[in-house]
Amino acid sequence: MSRNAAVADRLDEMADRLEATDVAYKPRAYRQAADNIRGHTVAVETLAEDGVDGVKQIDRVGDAIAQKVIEYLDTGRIEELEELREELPVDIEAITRVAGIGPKTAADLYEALGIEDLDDLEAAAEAGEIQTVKGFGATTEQNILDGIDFARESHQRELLGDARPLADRLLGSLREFDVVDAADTAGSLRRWRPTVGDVDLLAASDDSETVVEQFTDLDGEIIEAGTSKASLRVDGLRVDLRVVATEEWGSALQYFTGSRDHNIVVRNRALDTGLKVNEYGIFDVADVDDPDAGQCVGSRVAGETERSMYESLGLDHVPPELREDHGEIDAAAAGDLPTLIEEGELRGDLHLHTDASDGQNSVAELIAAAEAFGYEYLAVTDHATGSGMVGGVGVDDDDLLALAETVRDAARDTDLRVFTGVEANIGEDGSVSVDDDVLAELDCVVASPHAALDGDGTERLVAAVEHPEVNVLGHPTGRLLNRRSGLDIDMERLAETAVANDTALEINANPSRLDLRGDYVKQAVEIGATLAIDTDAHQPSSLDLARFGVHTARRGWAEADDVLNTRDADGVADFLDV
DNA sequence: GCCGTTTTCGGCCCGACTGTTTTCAGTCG
Repeated sequence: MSRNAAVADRLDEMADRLEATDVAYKPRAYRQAADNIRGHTVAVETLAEDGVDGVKQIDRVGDAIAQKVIEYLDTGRIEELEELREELPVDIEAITRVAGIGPKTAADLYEALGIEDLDDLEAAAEAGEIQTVKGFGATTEQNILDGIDFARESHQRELLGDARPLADRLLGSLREFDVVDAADTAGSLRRWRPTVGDVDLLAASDDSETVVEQFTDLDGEIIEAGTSKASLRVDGLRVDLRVVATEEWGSALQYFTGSRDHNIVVRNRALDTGLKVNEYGIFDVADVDDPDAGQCVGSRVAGETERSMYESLGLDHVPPELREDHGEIDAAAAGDLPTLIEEGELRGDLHLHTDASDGQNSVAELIAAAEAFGYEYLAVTDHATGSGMVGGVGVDDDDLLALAETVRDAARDTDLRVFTGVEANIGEDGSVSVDDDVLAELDCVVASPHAALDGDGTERLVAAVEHPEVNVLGHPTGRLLNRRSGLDIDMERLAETAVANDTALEINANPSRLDLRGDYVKQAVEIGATLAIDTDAHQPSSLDLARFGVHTARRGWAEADDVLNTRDADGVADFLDV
């Protein structure tokens, strides 16, 4: 298992502890390094094989942090972190999860009351001791009591699949307010990151106070509410709303969508041409003595629409999913941005389950659901037996052939093209868990890893991709968001093998997976691999989840032509060689 | 601690909100 996340957690803790002891600038450096390590597609332990210089390939990682990374990989500890822990023996990660408590407050509470963890904190608040500390009052004490249960429960980012439906519901309400001119998501939610820290919403209105008032009446518990922003807790998620003037809608949307790194590149590009970018617009400050004199100095050249923001900087409009500082600005300047695949361009689904294995519906019901969803074709790919299948879920070889017959029968009653198929298991040695003679009888063979999902999986997946009967590599890394990181893979090699063998690489749209992830998709697209966006649905309502796969593909710069199931049924049949 | 097509030293985003201040620090995004 890649240790990137573990390393990043240690560095984030370093940042908190340095901040608690009032060290300047270093905390930010550690946090940026941690973010980049967490998101890096290559395992740190692989980079560390080349020593400090290998680890330094990660952006914002220099000599000092690279050495600490190697120290951690070698010894399981970082000496400087251990010293900081001794200096402040506080579970700082837990305590700072309480809303309003940061590293410095945690340090203050330790100094004054010896508070080391959430239990200490709760006991002190209940005993009324917090408000006796200088700088703290009864309100803060109550806020701690109100926030402590939430802090105990939530220590992970939320799945996009949970946050997006909530956002859609709240957006629907916001847009019905008379005083609201426009409303949208912002932040990582709008970029369709697989997990989000909170739900960011933005509204345009010339009466922000009324919007905040009406919004805080909608639902949930108020965390804070001012004249232009409010925070709620709804269904266990934090929701942040900002309200901006209508003429600043585009600039605010651009600013609050981020990512931070993207915005830094945008801002620097603007500075080069005498423009200043902020959440209020783009301003020509070439003839201004002090561009930092205020928020809106100089003459305003853009801000009402997001498109105007990019265009006034000589850039094509950059879709939110691309705004990660992964080369999108250069591409936008050169007119080379991809025409991303859109929701609605999928014409079928090639990875679906019925009650023959662990799905909930019959073949006929699944076909009817796909037809109602507007699809032109589908593949019935129930689980085969084999490693990773527990409780008798999988279908054995003889029954697979019988199931295929059932599927062919059902297909006669529909206009949809229905492909027979299977989801076979990839063994630890790369073998496929169904007999070749049986696979040869089936139209669409998805092969997926279901067991032994840690360590380097490249050889194993390459072997499966090279199998002549395999058409689609299902959820390639086997990751489950917030639960397991899945297989490490050499994406370049895997994608090259997929191209050579006419095997599609799946983007599994299930919000718990989103596998392949966006940056792997980008590598696969650059190499020319064919993708398949599948829901892996086990019930008809899950067909709706396809949009999460589409946006993950967009995060990987994929165009419709890169995706197998944007083709018509004949095109897919050609690819499947049936 | 990191970084550099104006710098290997001298910068590092910044505004809203809160709670506690009698003018501001800490947190958050």
